[in-house]
Amino acid sequence: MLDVQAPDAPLTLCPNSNASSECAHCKVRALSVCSALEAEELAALDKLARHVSFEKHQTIFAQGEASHSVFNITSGSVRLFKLLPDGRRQIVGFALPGDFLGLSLSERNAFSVETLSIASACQFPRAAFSELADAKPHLLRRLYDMAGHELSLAQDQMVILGRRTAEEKVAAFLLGLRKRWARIDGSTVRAPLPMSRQDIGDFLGLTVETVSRMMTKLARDKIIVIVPDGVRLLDLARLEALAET
Amino acid sequence: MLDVQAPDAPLTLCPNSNASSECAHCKVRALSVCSALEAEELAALDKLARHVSFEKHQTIFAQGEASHSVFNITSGSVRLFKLLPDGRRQIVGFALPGDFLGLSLSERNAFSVETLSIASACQFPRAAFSELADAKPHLLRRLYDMAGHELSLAQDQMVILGRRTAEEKVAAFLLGLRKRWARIDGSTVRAPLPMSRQDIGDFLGLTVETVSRMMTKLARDKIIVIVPDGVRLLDLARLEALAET
DNA sequence: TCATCACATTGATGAAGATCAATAGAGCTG
DNA sequence: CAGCTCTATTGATCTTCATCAATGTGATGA
Repeated sequence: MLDVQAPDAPLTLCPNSNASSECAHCKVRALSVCSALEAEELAALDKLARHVSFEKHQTIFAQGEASHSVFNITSGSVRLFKLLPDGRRQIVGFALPGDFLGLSLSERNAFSVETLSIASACQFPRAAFSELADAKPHLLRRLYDMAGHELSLAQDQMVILGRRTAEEKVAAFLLGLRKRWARIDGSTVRAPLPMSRQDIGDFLGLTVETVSRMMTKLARDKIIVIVPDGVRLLDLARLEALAET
Repeated sequence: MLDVQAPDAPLTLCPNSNASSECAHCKVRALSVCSALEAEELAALDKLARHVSFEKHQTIFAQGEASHSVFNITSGSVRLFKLLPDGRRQIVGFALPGDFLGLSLSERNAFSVETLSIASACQFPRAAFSELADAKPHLLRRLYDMAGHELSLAQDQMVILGRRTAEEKVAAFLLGLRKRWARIDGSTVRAPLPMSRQDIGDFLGLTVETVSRMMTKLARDKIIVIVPDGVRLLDLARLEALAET
């Protein structure tokens, strides 16, 4: 089995995180892979966990590297992206608190992960995690369901990338993000945007300039208000009309 | 538990498919969800299976409908697609022999599936299949791994849709398809194209005309040859250079 | 064999969004 | 608070691909 491999220079490392207090007090447990597990399974998972923290814009792991760990984000947010040799970048997702990184347990990372803000995560050795999944069917089932859900989101994103206009892309992005924040902090009209316009562009297959123009247009049309670090969604009905499935 | 719900008007229905001969002789077993299962698990799966056949361009199931069954394609090929209210279409994938439909076991179908040719499949009642997965950890693990693989393919497709030019899209599509055919029939330079140019366009986020122009260009550049019902890949190196990750 | 029909190809034009360029803020640091 | 840097916004122009339109081709069937 592989050793636990710490990602580059985490700010803090809590070797005693296997104390059951960690999981028991975890704010994102209800949202995470750990939800719907029995006490004994949770304890086994807890034993593998190591709590790590990251600075803003730190790399958690890189595309192509051997994959040693899987992670559960506990605070902050991160971008998942793939790079082409010539530098073009496609962001394949953003992970928020409660999100799990490591659904496709391959030998090598299929994408890179970088923090958007300071962030923290539960880290698990990949091999041990995989073995635990085999030993605990509830965990495996949970992982399978999460993978199915992710797959469904990825297919939605394909529609956005392949068949929507720039304005529709931005509208769908804002709605999708708000929906995810709602699960976490219950906010209804606020959508914090921890990522840059460039990040949004690389997620939606647009340039920074086009993202900026579309945001301005939505604001001019009184559908959103641009506020520091995010937007407020003023007119959900019209936003949904733009983004409708 | 839900009844087995046959898709609309399958051409043939073999109620005796639970005879173990079916699975034992299945040509695509090595490629399918059924691979890497123990004899007892395979037998349990076999009991649920029903072999069904479809005509060309028949709907197997439709987006938004309640999902009653999951399928394993045994011959022919199908398109998986999502429709927007105004008729725009995004094909989220093509399934070839051995491919499994039903990785995200949600209540309603997230997309429609139609055959591209005459095709046949193993049909399983969704609820019973889900229960079997819970009872047979090997099956569940297999499903989880397949879901992870699909997720990874979906992320590759996001890069193609979001950050590649028309020519690169077509090159990547042809290479990807050839790779999948190679697993099935071992062909190395032939890539049968059971789908129309329109289908390819709706998969790549292009119009029919652009797909046609790019195919012509690749043929003019002696990278491919267009043959009836498919293409031959003449210059894999240059094709890979266009499609490189 | 020819008519029909669906699909593919090719050409001409147009529009959405990319690119190039300049300016404006916002956050840091000395 | 001035100066610096990084990001966002806005404007002008250009390119790629979409759209509109015509023609070609291969399969089917009378």
